[in-house]
Formats: sequence, C-alpha cells, structure tokens
Amino acid sequence: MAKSVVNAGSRSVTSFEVADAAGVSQSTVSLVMSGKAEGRVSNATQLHVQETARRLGYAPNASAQILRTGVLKVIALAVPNVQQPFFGHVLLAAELAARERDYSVLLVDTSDDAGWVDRLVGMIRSRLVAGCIVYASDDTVERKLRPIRDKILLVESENPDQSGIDLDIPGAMRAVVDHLTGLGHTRIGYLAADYPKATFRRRYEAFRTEMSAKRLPIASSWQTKATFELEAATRAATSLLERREITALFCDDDLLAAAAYRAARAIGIRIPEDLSVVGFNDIELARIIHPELTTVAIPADDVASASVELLLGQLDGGRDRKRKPTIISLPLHVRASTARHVT
Amino acid sequence: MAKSVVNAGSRSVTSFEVADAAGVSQSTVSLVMSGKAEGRVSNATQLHVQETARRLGYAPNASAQILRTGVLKVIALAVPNVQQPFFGHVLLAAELAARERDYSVLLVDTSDDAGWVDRLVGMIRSRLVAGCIVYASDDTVERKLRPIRDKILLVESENPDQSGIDLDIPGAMRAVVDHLTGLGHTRIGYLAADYPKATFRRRYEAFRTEMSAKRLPIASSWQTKATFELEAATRAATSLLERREITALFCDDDLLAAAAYRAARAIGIRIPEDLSVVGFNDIELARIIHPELTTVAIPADDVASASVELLLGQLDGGRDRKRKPTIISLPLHVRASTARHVT
DNA sequence: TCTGCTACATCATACGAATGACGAAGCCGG
DNA sequence: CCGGCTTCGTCATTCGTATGATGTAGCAGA
Repeated sequence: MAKSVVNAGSRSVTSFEVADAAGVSQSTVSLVMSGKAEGRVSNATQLHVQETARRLGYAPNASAQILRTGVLKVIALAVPNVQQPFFGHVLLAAELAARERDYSVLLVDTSDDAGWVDRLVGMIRSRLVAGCIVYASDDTVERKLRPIRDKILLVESENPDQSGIDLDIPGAMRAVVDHLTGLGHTRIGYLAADYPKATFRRRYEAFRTEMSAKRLPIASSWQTKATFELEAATRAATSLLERREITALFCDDDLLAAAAYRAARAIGIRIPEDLSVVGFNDIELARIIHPELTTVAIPADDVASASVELLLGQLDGGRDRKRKPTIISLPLHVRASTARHVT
Repeated sequence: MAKSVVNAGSRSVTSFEVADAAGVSQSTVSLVMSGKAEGRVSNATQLHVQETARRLGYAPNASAQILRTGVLKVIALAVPNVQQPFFGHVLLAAELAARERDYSVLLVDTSDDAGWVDRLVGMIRSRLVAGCIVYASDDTVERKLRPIRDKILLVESENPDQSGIDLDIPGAMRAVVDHLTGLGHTRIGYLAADYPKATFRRRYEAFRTEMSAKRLPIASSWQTKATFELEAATRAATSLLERREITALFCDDDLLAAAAYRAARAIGIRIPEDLSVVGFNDIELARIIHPELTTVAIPADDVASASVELLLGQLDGGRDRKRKPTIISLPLHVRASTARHVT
C-alpha cells in the first residue's frame, strides 16, 4: 500500500507525519534526523525512518529547530556598495568561508540609506541573524551598534582598537612613498576618495606622515577629492593634472586611478613617462587598463575569511573580547604605471 | 564537555518578561508589539507596554514568530560569481527591491561548487528562506529544482518558457549585427564565453540567425572561446586577431572585450580603425577602457527589481503560474569602439 | 433586576522539533 | 524467580509568539 506522494503543494511535511507513516513516534524521527540516534534507535528503524522521510520529502522546519535549540547559523554581512568589485570579492569570500562552517550569509547593503543600522540591530535582537560583520563603519554607526557589540565584528573601525580586523595602512603608504621616491619623484599628488570613511582618512594621515618623515613637500594644489562616479572623478583628476605640477599621483582607489588615466589621456599627459600613478585595491581593472596599474593590494579573500573566522569564534567563544585586532598587511603590486622621473 | 552557559548579556528578553515588568499578560504584550491592539488594548496600556519593552530592550523572537505565523520574509538569490561586476549590480538592486517590501536577501553563490542546488533546496524545504531567484541555471539545476518550482523564479532559464524573466537576446543581436553591417563590416568575428550557460548559447544562435538572414559569412576560424580569466582570454583573443581576417569582433562579455583590447594593442591592431569591437553587459569598465566600448546593456536594476516583484507575487499569489515570461529589452550603447570599415 | 452592549484584558492552545526522564522487553547470573 | 543491565523507544515538556475563545466590569435601556 504505497501511499504516494505529496506533491510540492504548500503544506509542508512535519516530523509527526513522518512518524505516522513510519509507525514510530515523533521523538524517534527527530532523533534519527538529527543524527543523535546511536544507542537509542536500532539500525533497522533508522533506515526505515530515513527512507520514509525521503519518500515524503520531509525536511525539519528551521524555525522550530532554532527556537528549540537556540542555534542559528546565519550571519549578516554589512558592506558598502556591493557593486564595487572589491566588495564583490569580499562578499564572495565571506560566503565561502561561512558556508564551510555551515553558515549562511545575509546581505545588508549600507550604501544608500541610513536605516540599515537600525535594521541590522533589529535583525540581531530578534535573532534573525546570529551576528554581523561590518565593513567601514563610522562613529555614528558604532554608537548604535554598541548595545550588541559582542555580536558584531568591525573591519576597519573608526577606532582601531574596536576592530576585529584591521589593515596595515601605514605600512602600505610607506611602501607607496618609498617606491615613488625611489624612482626620483618628489612632487606627489593625492587624488582622494570623497567619502567620510575611516580608511580614507587613515590613508591620508599615513601619507602625510611618510612625506614629512622624508621631508618632502605637500601642497594643497596637488590634492583633490572625488567620488567614484567616473565622469565626476575624471573632471576632478583633469583639474588636478592640468596644472602640471606633479610627477606622480596616488589615488585612493583603482577606479579613481582609471579616471586619472582618462584625464591624462585627454590632456596629453603620458603614463608613466610624464606621470606615475599608484592605485589602491588591486581589482581586476588594475590589469585591464593600459598601462597596467601599480597598486596596493587588499587581499579580499584573507580579510573576508579572517572576519568570518573571528566573528564565529567570538559568537560562541563568549568572553575573550579584549583581543587586539588582527592586522592584514597590504602588498604593493608594482606594474607599468610607475617609472623613474627624469628631470 | 562542559556546556558553557550564562554569560550576562546573552540571554534574550521574552514577551513574558515584558509582561511581568509591565504587569500585564503575555497576550497583551504580543498584541501591542504586533500592532493588532486597536480595540483590544487601551491606549494607556499600549503606551505603558511599549515603554516597558523599550526599556528592557525587547524584540520579538523571529523564529517563534515565523513558526507561529508561517510568514517568512527572507528570499535567497542564487547568482554565479558575485565578483563579476554585473552580478554585483544585480545583487544590489535585488536587495533594495526586497528591502522595500520588508524582505531580506540571503546570498547563494553558485560559482564554485556543485552543492549549491542541494543546499538551496534544503533551505527552501526547511523554510529557512521563502523562495529563491536563480540566475543562469542549466538543465541539471532545473531538474533538481523541479519539486520546489513554485518557490523559484528563474532568470534566463535553459527553457525559455520556464523563465519568469527573460532577456531579448535575439533583438540585441539583431541590433549588433545591424550596427556592424551598417558600418560596412562583413567579416565579423565572435569571441565567446567558455561557460555552459544558456545565455551564451542563445547569443550565438541569435548571431548565426542574423548573419544567415543577411547572407553574411561565418567562419570557424573567426571564432573562439575563452573564460573570463584575463590572461587566458587575452591569449585566445590574440590567436584570433593575429590571423587578421576579421574587421569586427563581437564579445560575449565586456571583460572579454577588454581582453581583446589588450590583444589588439599587443599585436598592433588599432581600435576602431582596424577593428571594431562590441561587448555585452555594459559594466562600468566599458567606459573606462579606451576607446569607450560599444556594448549591449543589460539593465541590471530592472532585471533585479522585476525578479523580486515576480517572485514575491508568485509566492503569495499562488496559482497564477502559467504566465509568460517578462521580456527585458537590451539597448545597444554605441560608443567609440566601432567605426566604419574602409576597404 | 435582567438583558445586551462595549471596552479591556486574559486563557489556553498551536506552531514543529529537540531532549531529559521514563518505560518495556530481553537476557544473564544467582 | 528475582534483581540488575542492555537495548530500543516513547512521553511529556520546552522554546517564544500569535490568536480565537472566553471572561469581567461597567453602563444603558427596559
């Protein structure tokens, strides 16, 4: 009497129905399904239950499991602007790392509205997600996250000691300035990202520190800001370059470097003969534009997998908070966009 | 194995505790919190309960709510390779569209392993997510998704009639071929994406159809395949271009077009003077490389928001399945990489 | 005083799985 | 024939919320 089949209709199969169909109790089904049946259920029964469950298309209801066990394997990832290739990498790597530990990843985009922090806090309070990795936060955000800070891992926090993960910005900027001065450059421009993020501020500070240490000049006319919108960035770069005062240019992001390329081409400045350019991030674009871009690489995979690891550790580890942040070092990839300055 | 318990901050507040603190019953708290209190709870009590809840930091437990109500506002998004900028756009737009209807988005990356389909089916069966949008599926995938097909929305399915959303590939290819032939090109090459996806096959079929309709030649030596890995793609493009048989080249993706640019530059072929290039996707890169790339645009935002809309409709609408797919048309953005062919 | 309302609030149960506390056999040794 | 030990299962409760059913008090009308 094969009673089939329960099509994929909307009502879902419960452990009670499996129990009925298999002629056992709900407890037995639960024990078998959760793999805790050893020593409590005979092998024959286990097989029978498994077969019945399969036949009925049974899958334990996640909400019920979570409610009962308190175990929730979903984390959120709050990233600014997923469409930036760099964050795409981060997202991908984080998903992979999470999946390896049986976690799923919920996306929270932080780019367009201010409501995301409250939504995130709500998600965590209501236990829709167990915790969250937050990239590039700022003070306002961190204040709101305070009450749930043991469920949050900050990457590149405003306050470095709050970070779980931090990047070796000073080291990277030292490498950049060393590289450029090593090539004979002294008038180094700065195309900054016009976003109020800690990471950009810290890059600029590190730059100034390095330049001072080397007693090199910094002029405000050698510097400007731009968003990542291509046309706007190109205009900003153009107005900077057409003064023809600098021989090298650091850009806060590879996209800005690409804009600088466009600007340089438009006004007849050759890269690297007339201008050396250094970017930041090392996204694929860096090798696509011509000449290939010298840039500081952020190892997105390492950052993401380390974040996941730390967050999950923090979530069940409990009280080992006052750990120092993990520092990720950022290699400078030297390519064809930088060359010796000839006087 | 001692079970570590009781750390101060981690126990979460329940509606019973709020009820106690406020001197009312749990039911009352629930009614107030869910906004269904009108006519059942006096205003004074409502305010008092709300205040108490706020003071204790109460948030309803999501699992319990879902279990009780059966309402689950999380959907999954299965996309191949989030790090491709195009899918970054899709993801972002989908998250936004979902959020507007109070849904959250769970990411499923389909690029690196084959296990994702089973994981996805499990998520849906166990009601961890309510439904899923699946991009660029294939037959194998669709077979496995069959049992839960009313919770899935396919975008660009292998079998067009299964799709909820489809792209007007034939229209796009017609525009491409019209554009190139209008410029006097007859020997048109094809740099294909080496991935077994329906979308690429359909592009190629549409290409052949158009070329036949115009009685233009197609030669296998004018065509090759490549993955999106930059170096490999550049090599493939190089071997295609160094034959110097074609005057125009269609590329399955803007990244491949970028590789073609590199190849062309390396062997001294000028774009667009010696070779016109057309891409596909219109990612930001298309305007960054020089000359700016003529390319078929996929309106990622429209695709994503329409997908979300359709899926959510399908999830609660229930039985209006046999709807025809929504067709999204793909404009050709003509830029500087295509020019008249001079004999 | 009794019926009929309205306005508030509570009771009790269901959602579906997990799990500690209990059996019920079967078997052994004495 | 009885106590004790395994082996195999089941019972009953718990997780936290939502909600139909059920009061209770107060008041108006008759």
